[in-house]
Order: sequence, then structure tokens, then C-alpha cells
Amino acid sequence: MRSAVRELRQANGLSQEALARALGVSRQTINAIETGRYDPSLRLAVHLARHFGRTVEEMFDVDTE
Amino acid sequence: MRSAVRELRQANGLSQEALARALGVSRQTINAIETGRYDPSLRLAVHLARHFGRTVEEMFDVDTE
DNA sequence: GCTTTACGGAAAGCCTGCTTGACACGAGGG
DNA sequence: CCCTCGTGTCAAGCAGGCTTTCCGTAAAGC
Repeated sequence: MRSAVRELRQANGLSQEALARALGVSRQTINAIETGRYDPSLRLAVHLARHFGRTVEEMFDVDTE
Repeated sequence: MRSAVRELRQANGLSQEALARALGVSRQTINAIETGRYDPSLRLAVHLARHFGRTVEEMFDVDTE
């Protein structure tokens, strides 16, 4: 699933680790989502969207791959 | 996680099975989401929200239980 | 009574989300 | 040179999403 996590994270000057800590997940989880290895859970997706002031639908493209 | 699936499904006069077929999942999956036994995946959550013309954030309350 | 429809839920199994811990690499700074 | 930082990825393990199959129950219609 394509997502805007990487772009938004970088635009905010955050490392994967910093974002992970802010959301209470592991760095590997953020990395896996950014590299498309797996999709976040609904709960994490909502937290990610909130963190960047976006909606879930804006942030995650459910229709890709 | 609390959700508005049951209310919206009933408001649209759909059975759990009819909704399940419309979304390509099993009836038990819809039942489990409505009864709170587990949370939907991000993909299914987006499909459910779309089906009822809502946003994910309107449809699912990530902050409960 | 019998049948159908709708719902709740259990069991087993598969795949995926997430964890910790570890290793490797490149870029940059001293 | 070395050290640190940021990233990519692997392995093992646990929890949870989803499937199929199955059983129980209650309401509604004939």
C-alpha cells in the first residue's frame, strides 16, 4: 500500500526513530511501512495521520499494490 | 475499538452477510468487527468507510478500549 | 411443525503486524 | 581514521486479522 509517511516525515525533519518514538512503535515498524513491506494497523494509521494533520484517506492509498 | 458499522449497516437495511459480500469478506469478519472482537485492517476499514460515504475517522473510534 | 433468514460465536489454520536484537552500509564530522 | 547517525533488512517470536466449517438460537412465514 502506498503511503505519504516518508514524505511527511522528511518534510518535518524527523528521523524514522524520532517518529517511531513519538508514536510509541519501533523504528522497524516505521521503516517497514515506508518501504511497503507491510501495512499499518488501523490504529497506527490513524495515529500517523493525526501526527501529520492529515486524514487516513489522504495519507494511505489503499488501492495500490 | 468502537465503530459505526452496525448502525450504518442497519440504517441501510443490509444484513451482515449482504455487507460482507459487498466488501468481499466473510460474514464472521463483519460480525467480529461489529461486536468488537477485533479491529479491521486498514484496507478493510477504508472500504467500509467508503461503502457508507464516511471517512475512516468518522467511522472508527481508535481511542476507545 | 418445518423452513428460512439473521445473528453470535467457537475451532483450527494461515498470513500479517509488531516486537527485540542484531548486522551491514553510506555519509558526515571530528 | 574512527565515530556517530540514519537507514535497510533479517530472524525469531507473539498477537491479531481473516478464512472455512460448524453449531446454537430466535424470529417470521407458511
